[in-house]
Amino acid sequence: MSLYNLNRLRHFVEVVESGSFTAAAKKLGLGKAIVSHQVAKLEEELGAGLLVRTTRSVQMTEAGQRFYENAAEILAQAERAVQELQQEQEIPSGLLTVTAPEDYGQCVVARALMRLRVKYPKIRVNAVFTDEKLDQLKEKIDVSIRVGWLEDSSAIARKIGSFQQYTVASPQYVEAMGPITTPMDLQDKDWIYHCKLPAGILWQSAEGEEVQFVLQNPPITVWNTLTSHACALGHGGLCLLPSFQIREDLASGRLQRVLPGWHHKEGGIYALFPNSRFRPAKTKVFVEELIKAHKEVRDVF
Amino acid sequence: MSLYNLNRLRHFVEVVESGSFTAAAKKLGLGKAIVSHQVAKLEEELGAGLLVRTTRSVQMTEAGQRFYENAAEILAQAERAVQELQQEQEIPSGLLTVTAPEDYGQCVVARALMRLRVKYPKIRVNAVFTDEKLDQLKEKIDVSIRVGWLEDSSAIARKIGSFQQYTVASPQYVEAMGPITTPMDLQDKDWIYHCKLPAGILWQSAEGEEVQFVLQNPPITVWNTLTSHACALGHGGLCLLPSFQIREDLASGRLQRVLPGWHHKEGGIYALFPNSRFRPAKTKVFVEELIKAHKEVRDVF
DNA sequence: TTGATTGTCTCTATTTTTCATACAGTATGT
DNA sequence: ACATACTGTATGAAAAATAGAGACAATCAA
Repeated sequence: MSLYNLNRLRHFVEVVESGSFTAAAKKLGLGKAIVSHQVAKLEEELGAGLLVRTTRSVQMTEAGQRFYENAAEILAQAERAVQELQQEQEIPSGLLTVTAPEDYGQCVVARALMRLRVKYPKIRVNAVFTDEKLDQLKEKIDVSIRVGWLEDSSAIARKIGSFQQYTVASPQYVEAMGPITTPMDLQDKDWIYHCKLPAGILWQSAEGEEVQFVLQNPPITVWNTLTSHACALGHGGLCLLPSFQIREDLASGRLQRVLPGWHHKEGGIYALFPNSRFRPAKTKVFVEELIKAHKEVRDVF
Repeated sequence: MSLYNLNRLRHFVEVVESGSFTAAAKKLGLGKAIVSHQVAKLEEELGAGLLVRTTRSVQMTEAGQRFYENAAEILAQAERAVQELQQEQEIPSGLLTVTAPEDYGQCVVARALMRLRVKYPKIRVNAVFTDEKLDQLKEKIDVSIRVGWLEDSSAIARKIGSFQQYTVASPQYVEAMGPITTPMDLQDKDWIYHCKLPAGILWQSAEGEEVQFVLQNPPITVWNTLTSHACALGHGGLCLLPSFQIREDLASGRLQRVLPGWHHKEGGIYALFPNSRFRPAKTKVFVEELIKAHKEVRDVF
């Protein structure tokens, strides 16, 4: 097909509407030579005369008349298409699909999403809180939240924040254990073990001391942190849980930290995006909201 | 506005429909590098990601999905506009406005136009037979027929054919005149003078002899050849008339040539077109038809 | 692992677009 | 009739966009 340059169309339409090449050129901010040349080229492409020029005036041919209407319509439609797109770019809207691990999803992401809905009602939310790893493309996921430590991934990541891990237990269980002074005292206690995490537990004191031991035959094995949490609340024993998950339990006293002088490895929260050159507005505003929500639950104790 | 290249749109749409850059490039007959580059440029222009690429597959973003529909529509419309135009270019149609002098119009052009209508029913005809000179642009005249000798004009001319001028009179008048042997014998006869033509009459013999005289106080002055014709038929006197006008009269004997051994200056029939780079089909076929019609009336005697 | 396929990148050649200037024809006002 | 102002066009150089060939990294299937 011959027609491919919308600017030519624009020039032609402008000439028709202005009634003169010079006026059109002025309006378009171009030299009149260009407009003349472009319209001539358009005619050549189309193999038909559109305008009849004399040195003093411009008139449309019959073909030009008919083509003008089409041309104007095409331009209008093109403009509409672009505007529609850019409006979407500015006003966050559309379906936002977010995945996150179950625990972090429930504790933080859900709140961020609900606030987002209040701010931007045109965003529809699809929250997939699961510990499974989904196909970002197939499920059309806009943002994947990863908690912990990133493996390599082709996707682009943005750090949302960090979290601490705390060794906690219910007050009852702590009392039953009796006094504890060093991590090694905990080695043979009742650990609630999250099987997807490494069995080795690393302790770091404020002074830089390091102690590590590996859980041998933990009496309770669970498959996700929500279960760990439930077991700990049920006085099942010791449990390593992320700070964001136990914020309220620590505040209310339903759980308490064991050996608060010792810390575990800090983890990160990351947002992963599909590998696209541009990030839609809905994604941007969600990430901002998530960062805000995360700050509220960070490092409670 | 940013969007201006329809080829980009075409590439994008093709990628979406093929589901792959490589397939799209193949279909478009281009290198995949170009397609990739063009689509990237389109995204840049729009400030929005349209496609999410991985090394193995291409997926549309939400924005891309929506834009795709608009893009496809725009392309379809552009194609339609071009086709419509080019079809018009091939199948003669539309309003054909023709001007011609009254006499030639009635004698030749009308016939050509009527034949044209039979051949190409989609042509509508606007026949303006008048001796006035009209504004070609203002009246949207596609073809102006000029009879005689061209003055300068910015319009483009095409010669349709030529015609002779004959000095004629009715048989009665010729008989009344008595025997005539040389042009000078006619100088003081009753001339029917067409005031828009020069008063000087030039005679050329077959042997190359030239005689010229100027009409002094012609007894009958008329303003157009149709009147001349009528006066001649009414035995008013001698009259210089174009061949196409008196073809039938000569055949039927109602008029007859005077001094057929002497000739007058040959005239031409010209078609003038508006100064347009391209000539619509309707114009082309009309000119052909007119040439054919003219041949039939040319140089009867 | 290899081999095939994907999309992208780089470099170069070609085409297109733009600009500034000069030009020719025509209407207008004196 | 004349100059003036205005029209659209032609020309040639500079800038930009487009096209093509080959190499590259990433992925999937065997």
